[in-house]
Amino acid sequence: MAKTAIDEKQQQLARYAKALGHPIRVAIMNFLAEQDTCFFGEIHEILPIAKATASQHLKELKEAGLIQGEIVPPKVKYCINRDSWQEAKNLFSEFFGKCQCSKNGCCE
Amino acid sequence: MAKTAIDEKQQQLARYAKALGHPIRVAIMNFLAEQDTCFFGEIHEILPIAKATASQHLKELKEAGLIQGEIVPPKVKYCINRDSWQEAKNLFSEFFGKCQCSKNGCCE
DNA sequence: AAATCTGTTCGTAAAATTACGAACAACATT
DNA sequence: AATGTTGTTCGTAATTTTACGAACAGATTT
Repeated sequence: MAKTAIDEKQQQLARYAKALGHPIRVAIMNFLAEQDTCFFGEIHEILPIAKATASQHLKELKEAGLIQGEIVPPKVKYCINRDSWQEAKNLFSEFFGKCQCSKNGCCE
Repeated sequence: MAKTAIDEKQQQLARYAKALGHPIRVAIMNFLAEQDTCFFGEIHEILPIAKATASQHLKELKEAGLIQGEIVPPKVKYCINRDSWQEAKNLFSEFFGKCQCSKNGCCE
């Protein structure tokens, strides 16, 4: 009954996954990924939700580390956080590399 | 003010991400990925949570499509769902391929 | 048939998530 | 100084998530 502690990698992967676990936030990330400029207003413009809600979603993405905000008065510029993006990319890549289903008798 | 509808791909990515948005569920997927046999009992054994909670997490992973369960009386055998796993892998891969941060003036 | 093993479902409670309008703060313009 | 623009924060409400023990159901063993 050796209860495996959840390790830091799993925690971090879950944190990123949770941040991406809402369609609006995925849409935001997709939008940021293909933009050079990325002010709040432009982001809000493409989203079918209220300003306050958009701000809230951006806050969560920021807290997960996936994006960062910069104040450029009187606007706010958002962008993808390179380092975290890379880390998330690596974590997910490793994660999905773990199951070679074809050689796994369990998946059939 | 063209409100971009959230498309099906974003929805599906978010669905998978949400399912992976909890450390316990990441641990379950990791465990399943490296096992040939995968009965409920073995899964529960490695998790620091109650039986009922483990069952609940498995149910969510199943509803997201990431795993499937098979009754092998008197046990229940769980395994990764190959097709969904591959779909998720592809969706995340495409997603993380979207930002070439180095060429993006926004991320600096 | 009674007891056992296996895992799900039920009922419940606490906490977190999602969404909105209104109020607010910071800065620029008039 | 008054006004306008931009985006966050506040307060609130409805829903969902997470977790647990207890009760249950299916199958096997005694």
